[in-house]
Amino acid sequence: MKKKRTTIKDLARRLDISVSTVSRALRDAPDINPATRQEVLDLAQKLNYKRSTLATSLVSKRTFNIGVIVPELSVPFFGHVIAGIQETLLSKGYQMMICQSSEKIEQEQKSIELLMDHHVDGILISPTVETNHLEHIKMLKEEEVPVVLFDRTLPEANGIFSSVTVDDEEGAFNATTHLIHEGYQRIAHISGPKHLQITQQRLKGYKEALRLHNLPYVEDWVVHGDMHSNIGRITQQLLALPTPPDAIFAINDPVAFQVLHTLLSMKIDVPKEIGVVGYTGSDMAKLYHPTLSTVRQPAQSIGKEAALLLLEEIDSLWDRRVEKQPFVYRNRVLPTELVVGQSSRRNF
Amino acid sequence: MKKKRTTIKDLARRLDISVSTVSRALRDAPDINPATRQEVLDLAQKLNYKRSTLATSLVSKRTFNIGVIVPELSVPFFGHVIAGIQETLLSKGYQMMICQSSEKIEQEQKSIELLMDHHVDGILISPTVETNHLEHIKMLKEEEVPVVLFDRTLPEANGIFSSVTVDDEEGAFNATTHLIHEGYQRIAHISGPKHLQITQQRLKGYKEALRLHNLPYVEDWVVHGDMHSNIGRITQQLLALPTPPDAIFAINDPVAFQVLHTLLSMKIDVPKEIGVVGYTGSDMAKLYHPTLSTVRQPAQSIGKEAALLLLEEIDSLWDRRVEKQPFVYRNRVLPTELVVGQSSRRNF
DNA sequence: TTGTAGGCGTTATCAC
DNA sequence: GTGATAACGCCTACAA
Repeated sequence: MKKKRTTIKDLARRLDISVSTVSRALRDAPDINPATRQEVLDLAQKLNYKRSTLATSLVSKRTFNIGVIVPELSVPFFGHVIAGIQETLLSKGYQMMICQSSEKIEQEQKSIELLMDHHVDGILISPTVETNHLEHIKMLKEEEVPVVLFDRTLPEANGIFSSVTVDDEEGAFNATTHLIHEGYQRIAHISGPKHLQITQQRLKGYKEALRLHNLPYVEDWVVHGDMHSNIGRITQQLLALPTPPDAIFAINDPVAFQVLHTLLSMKIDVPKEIGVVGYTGSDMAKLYHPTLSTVRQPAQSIGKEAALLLLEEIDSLWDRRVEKQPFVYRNRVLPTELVVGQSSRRNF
Repeated sequence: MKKKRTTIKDLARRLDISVSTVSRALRDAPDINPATRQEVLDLAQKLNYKRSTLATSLVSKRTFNIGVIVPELSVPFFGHVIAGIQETLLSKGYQMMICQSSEKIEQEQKSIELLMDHHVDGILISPTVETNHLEHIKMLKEEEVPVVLFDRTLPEANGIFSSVTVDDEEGAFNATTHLIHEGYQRIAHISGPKHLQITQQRLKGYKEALRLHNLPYVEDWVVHGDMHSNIGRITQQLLALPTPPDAIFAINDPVAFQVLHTLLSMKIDVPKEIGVVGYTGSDMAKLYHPTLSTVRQPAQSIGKEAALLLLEEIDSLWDRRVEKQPFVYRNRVLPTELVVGQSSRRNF
């Protein structure tokens, strides 16, 4: 029922030449008379011809669509990443289909199938907090669909999937060291799900900083949360400890904001009584009062790099048809930047 | 180069029946023997057959893809809206392609063309702050591509496009009235781009509240911004006025947070000295300190409703082929809810 | 109920 | 250089 667009057939008829010639002209094939080529192009322009991506895809098997799966669409960080992805993809002639897993592995699973049904040429995934295995993602490999993980990943993904992350350990190390330098002695860490690599790495950086400064690692001061709920309660529990911490390093900014809110509501002075550092580098960090110290992740760049890796992998998949050499997976690790705000400066 | 999936031909061959029979079985057409139908279904299941959406779309002219264009992906509000859209679309078998216009009309334009190239069945748009006309969007009408505007719209869209918005005027009225009831007398309004309907409606509600309470409308207290930059400066200018306001009603939460940040940095007591109310109902509102009073917009519902309207329009477009009755555009206006936080309660 | 034939819009492989 | 012709995977009359 759609108004039908002009097709190469139309062009062929009007120019009284064959469709194959038109087709050649339209994708400037080598063997074509420049004159006829121009004729075709002109008419195409005039009739507002647009190549049907559908038909092209049907025969070529490529859709130039790539799928993106994020845990939460409403988290600004992912918004920035997606913006980066989008930019890169567009410049290369790709479009993206986005799915939200809502931090549920089941939904992640479904999304993958959905994207497959829509013939995406590749998929970018940031696993959910529930995702403690990669079976459903490995399936994609079997279907020869390139995959790149971003931001979050699992240790077992190593050597199987390309990925783009930040140097989580270093970032955490810097954040913790900063707190120590500011004079905080009892630094707690509100961590994330244990199986996620970012959790492990950040915890590692945190520990390393303590070790290097001869501060004890206190089990009670390290709590694993789900990055979302109950942060208020967790914070209160930390404060209720026999020896409560005098600083809190949160796994990310959303958690940090909840911590701040809880502390300030209890009329605890931040940063005098308790220092706080987050991780993300969200826009709100510099708008909060006090401004939040945070380890800035280059969200946009993460998106760009991930998209680039994926496209390279896709290209290699298509060119490689003859010389079947195995693809080399790459793990791009981007640097972070500690942005010191007021929430961690005792002399504020 | 992709590992080829099984097709209806494969099924037909293995079952030694014709492809049309297989095709019929697969989309449970009426005229088919239940027995053979089952056979086909079983084999399909066994061979992991998946219908090619590409081929189907090519012949049916429907892709079951719908395009979404938002000003900014990294704004949580839009993230929530998109989540709502996604949910509705998925349940109806649709997928979505997202584009970010980055608040630039040119990018909006490009996105539209891009989505068209990808044969989307319809488009959901929230115009940019720059969008002061709808020519490029009207073009879609000519191509018979249904469009629904959400959140933001222009007065001239009336009667041409369906839309889903909130009762902006009422929300603004409530916010302003609330401030008045709390004892604020000199209420400023940081507004948005003049041509946007939300700007006009919220301004209207603000004015109405003042009028109803016999408060004067002071031109100097109403400033038009672009919803993003320079809010700090605007705030300071307001405070520097001969008669500075004692409350600020911001057009949305992002702006309100900038206002809060500016005020608190100047050691101005909120809400004692100056009250603040935002508009959006963002998650951060209840995490800020003081918590931000805000007019809550049901983001998720906006997305759902917009998607529903669009799908209805699409359906009607396809069923209507015979009886060509004009489509009735609808403007769904959702209610808002004033969420009172600490930023506007003098007795806090 | 089932099969045949033609078509959706492009591309690719042949001849000419 | 150009033009038939056969795919791509599926749908839809029209016959049988």
